[in-house]
Amino acid sequence: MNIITRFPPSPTGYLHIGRARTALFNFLFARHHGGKMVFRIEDTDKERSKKEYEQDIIDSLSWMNISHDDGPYRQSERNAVYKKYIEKLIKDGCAYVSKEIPEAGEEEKKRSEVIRFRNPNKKIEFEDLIRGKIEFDTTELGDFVIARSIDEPLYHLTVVIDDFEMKVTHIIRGDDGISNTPRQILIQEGIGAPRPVYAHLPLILAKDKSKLSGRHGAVSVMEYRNDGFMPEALTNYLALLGWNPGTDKEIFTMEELIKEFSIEKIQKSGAIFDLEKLRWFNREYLMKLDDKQFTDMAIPYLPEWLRGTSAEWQRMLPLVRDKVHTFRDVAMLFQEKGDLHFTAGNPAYPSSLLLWKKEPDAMAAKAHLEHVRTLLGDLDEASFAPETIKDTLWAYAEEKGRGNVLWPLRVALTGQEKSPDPFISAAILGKEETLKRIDNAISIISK
RNA sequence: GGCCCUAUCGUCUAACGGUUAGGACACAGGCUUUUCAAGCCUGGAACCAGGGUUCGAUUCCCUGUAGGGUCACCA
Repeated sequence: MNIITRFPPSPTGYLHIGRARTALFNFLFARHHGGKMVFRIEDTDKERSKKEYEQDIIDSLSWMNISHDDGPYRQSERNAVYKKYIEKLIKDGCAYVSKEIPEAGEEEKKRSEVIRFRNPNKKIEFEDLIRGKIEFDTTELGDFVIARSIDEPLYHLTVVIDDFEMKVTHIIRGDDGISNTPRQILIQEGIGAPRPVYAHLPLILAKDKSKLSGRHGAVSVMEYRNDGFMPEALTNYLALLGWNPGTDKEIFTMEELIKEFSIEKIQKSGAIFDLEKLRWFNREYLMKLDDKQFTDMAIPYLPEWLRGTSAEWQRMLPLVRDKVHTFRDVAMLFQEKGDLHFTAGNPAYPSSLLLWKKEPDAMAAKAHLEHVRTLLGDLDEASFAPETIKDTLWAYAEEKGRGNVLWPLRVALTGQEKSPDPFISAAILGKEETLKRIDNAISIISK
């Protein structure tokens, strides 16, 4: 059997991670079985659909490397198709034009005439790949509306027609679609379409266990991109939310996911989205980058005001890689309390900070700084790198006590309680600035 | 409220009747160390409750409880 799945977003909002995961699962399932995924934009609601959202959805999927094999189709361009089916449904007696009697207090928007499906009022039973047998009594649905008019079809109708015409074999969608299923099966039977296989995914939940939505903070894929996450990390994390390979392996490339994916391993219950774990995944992927890749990818996240020359960053950023989980974290390093804030300008700090807590001797600290200054002054500009600087100072630091020498130096250079080590800090500042700051510290401590 | 779905550490999960209930994130402690991270090591932490079925239930069944989803002329 040739498997065809589909991803049918409606462009009424930015693509959020829940829908992105649904797209991912449809994609993985199709690819795993050598099938295809249809991409269809459900924009029958002209009021709420926007081109901007449509573009966001396309860009988000492309960023995550989730591709389709058919489409994109736009329902707004397929009215002739739907019209044909509506006419046939009416002719066959499965649907009818209904005169609506406006009830007191009802919305004014409502039409006086709509098209309703003639509900056979029977029990529907279907087999869900994830949940097993599910039963509904459709009587409670009544004769539901399938179109506002012959030219204005509604969701349930268009979905069923399109899935049929696009030969969709497997419908993998969110849990919240379960209650739509009986209605859609009824329409399928009305138009004589075969029943596809259903698989309802557990929802992605917010911390409070409710359905994840905009009010829970960052939910759109693009927000995660803007926050400095790598698409591989997001994809990997999302794949493991509600699915597992049955082994302890957690890091997967897209190829590996396609190879390992199976619907039987999908979880039944909802999963809470955990930003901390996503950050952990992102760090794992960050570590796989080489220095140049890391820097090139991080630079766009730096605020305009602190972007220096590319060469400067190529030199600096690799030195602080192990301090971050995301590219946004890199930018954070330069802010007020960040580890690299000292690069912004001459730091101000109380002279007492220069003293090492285990041996707070001002005279000794001054002497150490003076000696370090001499040693570093002898280094030439070109060899002012962390390793060389360390080699130059290490013997002296060992002799006098590492904390006694290195703590004052680090504070002299950064003025911060937390920062990279003094060798890295000196290398970042460069020889001239390093000596300047040491001189400054010596004068402060002398007062 | 009706209908539907779900239930293992705080979180994501493994277990397909017999295990000291495993792993990961997070957390705690330790090591390393000039600070902060990172890294390494160690540790605490779970089968929703009650009935069955069975020699034996986390696992199968029922009930309860809890949580969630859905009830449009939106998708």
